Amino acid sequence: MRIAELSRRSDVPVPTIKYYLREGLLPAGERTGPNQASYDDGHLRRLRLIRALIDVGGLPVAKVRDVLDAIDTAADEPLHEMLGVVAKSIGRTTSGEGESFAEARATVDEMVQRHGWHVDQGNPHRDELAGVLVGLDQLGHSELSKHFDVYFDAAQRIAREDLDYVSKLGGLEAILEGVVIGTILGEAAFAAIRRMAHVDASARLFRERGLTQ
Amino acid sequence: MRIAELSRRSDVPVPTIKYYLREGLLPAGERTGPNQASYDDGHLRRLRLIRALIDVGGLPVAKVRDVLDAIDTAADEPLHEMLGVVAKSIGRTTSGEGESFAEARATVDEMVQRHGWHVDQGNPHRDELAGVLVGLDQLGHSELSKHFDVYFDAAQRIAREDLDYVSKLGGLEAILEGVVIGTILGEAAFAAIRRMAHVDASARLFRERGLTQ
DNA sequence: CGATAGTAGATAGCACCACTATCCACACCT
DNA sequence: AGGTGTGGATAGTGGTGCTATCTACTATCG
Repeated sequence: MRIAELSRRSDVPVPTIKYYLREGLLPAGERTGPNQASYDDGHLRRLRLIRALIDVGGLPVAKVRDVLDAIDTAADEPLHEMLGVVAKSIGRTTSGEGESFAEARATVDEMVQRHGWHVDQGNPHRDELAGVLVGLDQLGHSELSKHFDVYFDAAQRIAREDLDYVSKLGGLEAILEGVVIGTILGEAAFAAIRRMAHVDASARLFRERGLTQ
Repeated sequence: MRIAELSRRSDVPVPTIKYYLREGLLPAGERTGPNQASYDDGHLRRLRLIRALIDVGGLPVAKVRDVLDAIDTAADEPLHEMLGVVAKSIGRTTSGEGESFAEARATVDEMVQRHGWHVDQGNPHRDELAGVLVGLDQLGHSELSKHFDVYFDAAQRIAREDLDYVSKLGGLEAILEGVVIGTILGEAAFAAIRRMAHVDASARLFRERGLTQ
């Protein structure tokens, strides 16, 4: 198909598709002439993934490129490392520094250790969590992190469920794509669900308690 | 204290503080002269909250203002509605339209119903979740949403834990602030933890499975 | 065949966001 | 008295995510 059809089927304007091509989010079409190229269903699929990551996941364009690059390069890695490669590409680079950060980072390491998780030291999510801990500390809410064991257990249950789904997909490429979708869209979904749970829980708590202060 | 000290103690540049004042994120200091004002610990606290929401939570400035406004106005509401007001202010306005969205929205309503949650129809998180469902559907991963019951259960457990923490804080203002912090920073924390859980789970799954495929 | 529409590729422009810089008249401090 | 700081106003900056325009060419249709 040509670019106009790709645009119509993906509901992405032609100039935007060209922009994604320039930015390396979308691979070039197969050249059929000096100023002609044709695109296939792979392009359409990739384009829909891009839009989902941007619109639903809220990822910036540069991060989307990183994630897609990770999908494409991870296929050469051994299977048990592929997902790590993709997972790492998703994390946002929290620039941690200072004494309080190092302390928070140690707390994170201890938490991971305690739950017996296999997460390598260079994993960016450790630093990300440490960043949150620093923030909580500065707000005088470091106590909240004591409740994180519940978060770990919940996350573990969810992760098993996600992996269960993903591992049933056929083919490497599909699994990798599934991991990205499960991670990013799953995160957006869980965030919305969690906020609803907050509303429900507070309604429950304060209704039975009455309107006492 | 004066603005220089506020800047030093919060580690936010003076021009940025002035910007937040202009944007209504931070209330004006108490005037002591035509071009003099003094700020107190409340301002410092508020400023730290602003930075945490922006840096850790990744919220845009406009959303931070909404959330802070919600904290300030919710204090006049009955307790069981306050948290709803705050919770609503956090959601991002997903502009849902079209047939597929309506269908997704109905699925969401059914899920909420099934779990017996009290979440009012106008709650923006319903639409947000519906938006994710639409995205999943377009990517051919609508099956993933069948696993969301696990998400609901996990979210419920986490919400109970969060509310347990928050309800022990003294004073209305502190509770409202705690809800915001718990929601936003808690979300960032959980996202990091969940991603680590993914890495751990995939390492586990594919290691025991071996390098098949 | 020619008119019209579409195409790849390049360059420039635009709106928004989150600051950042500069300037002013005045105030504080020593 | 004078150097630094202040509130308030206005303008500028760098980054992001497109969007518009242009050129030289190609496809398609009557």
